[in-house]
Amino acid sequence: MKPMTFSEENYLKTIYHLMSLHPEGVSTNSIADKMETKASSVTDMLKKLSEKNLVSYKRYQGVLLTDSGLHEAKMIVRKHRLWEVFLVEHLDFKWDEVHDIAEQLEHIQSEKLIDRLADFLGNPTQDPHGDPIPDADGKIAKTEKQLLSELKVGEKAICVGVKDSSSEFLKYLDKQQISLGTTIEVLEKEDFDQSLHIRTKQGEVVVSQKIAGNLFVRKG
Amino acid sequence: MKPMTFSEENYLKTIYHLMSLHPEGVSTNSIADKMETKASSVTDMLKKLSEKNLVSYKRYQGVLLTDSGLHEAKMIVRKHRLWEVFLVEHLDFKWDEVHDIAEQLEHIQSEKLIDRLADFLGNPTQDPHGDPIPDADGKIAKTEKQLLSELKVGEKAICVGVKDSSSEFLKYLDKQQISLGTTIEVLEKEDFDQSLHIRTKQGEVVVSQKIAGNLFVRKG
DNA sequence: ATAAATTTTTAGATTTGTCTAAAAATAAAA
DNA sequence: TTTTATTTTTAGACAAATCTAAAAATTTAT
Ligand SMILES: [Mn+2]
Ligand SMILES: [Mn+2]
Ligand SMILES: [Mn+2]
Ligand SMILES: [Mn+2]
Repeated sequence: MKPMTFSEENYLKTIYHLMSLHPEGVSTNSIADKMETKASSVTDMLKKLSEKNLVSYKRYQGVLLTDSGLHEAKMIVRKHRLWEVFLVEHLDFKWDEVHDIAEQLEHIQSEKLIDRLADFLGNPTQDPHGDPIPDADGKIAKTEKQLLSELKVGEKAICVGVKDSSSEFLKYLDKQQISLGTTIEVLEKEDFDQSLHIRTKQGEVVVSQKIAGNLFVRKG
Repeated sequence: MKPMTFSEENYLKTIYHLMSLHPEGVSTNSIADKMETKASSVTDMLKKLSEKNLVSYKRYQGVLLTDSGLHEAKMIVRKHRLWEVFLVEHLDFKWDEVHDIAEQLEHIQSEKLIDRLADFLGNPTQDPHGDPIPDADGKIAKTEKQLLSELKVGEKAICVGVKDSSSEFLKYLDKQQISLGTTIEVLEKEDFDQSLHIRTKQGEVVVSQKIAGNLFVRKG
């Protein structure tokens, strides 16, 4: 695989993420929305990526990654998440500060670098937000997890990830002293707005349906 | 300072390096040579950098960095050299492998990242090739050093840097078991070709004038 | 000082990635 | 099944960075 431009890499990564929501095909507009660009620009790039056999594209039909496109996308995600681990574990960044820097670092081209970095970090399988890190072959360790909002009253679980990893949400969790590994018990669910009363090591708090719908937990 | 493109940054860095050889003004052609591009492209970029007050440029007159251009250039060099330290000290890269990767990493934009990285590395003042690392204010610790070729017969010195840091030269030094910190004693100088007989911890070797002219030492 | 050689700049073209506006295809509604 | 609305693609323009070829300025040599 010859070197790709930043732009090509960003498109592949975006298509990869959108494919997990729409495995049957990713629409031009959804790509444009996510990348904050115009549909016409997307069409141009899809032709280019198709030419390079990174996506399978037929006009008006939506797009899917080919095997080689999928592998490239995973390698970009791998780099992104490994760098996030590095920033948090070794440079004392907080989990809400690392994404934008990783957006840059994910484009650094060097197999040796990323393999050495992975070794240095102890070959982690999760990033600071609980997202899985593909290995050098693209294999991804699956972990069972569900949304906090899916728990029933009385159930206990451990926080293992976030669905929304925006800085705003992460800072909210910090304020509530909820982080990966935090044990959460569902005490009560309000029928009116689906808000949850939960108990953490820190005490009892109420979280909205929106919060509970963006926090991944594993029953323990 | 608003964000610069990679290209702008590379021009600034090149001008910075060339200014140490030609403090009176850097020629268009010398920039083109070093960057392996065309003089006409250089002229275009000089106009752009001049517009941004990063260089002082008058046509046909050569170019110099302004104060703000100098500072920007030093920050890029700082990033380059800090990343080289990271790669060698923490990811087990050899000193001949780090330059190309640092060429990419030097463009990552984040003050916080580079300050944290410097702290993580223990705020080093030298990179793996013995080159000085500017601090966050652009200050550079001067160290007295001279070329091995300038030593007289009988003098002893410590290897403290390389003038040429090409992979080829660095690998040659590895083969001769010469690295930063190696003590060198000049045993004899051939009048015919200026080659030197030197003694290192490893024994006695002969090095050409070209080698001796690319190795910095400090008399100890 | 004039001519020749070199350096530098301009003029115009190219590539990449983007945009707007309009046309074409598809999907939804009546 | 037409009509209407939405999505997607095309056509054409633009900015950034590059290139080639030619013109202009400077330097060197005669
Ligand atoms: Mn991220
Ligand atoms: Mn992440
Ligand atoms: Mn270097
Ligand atoms: Mn170096």
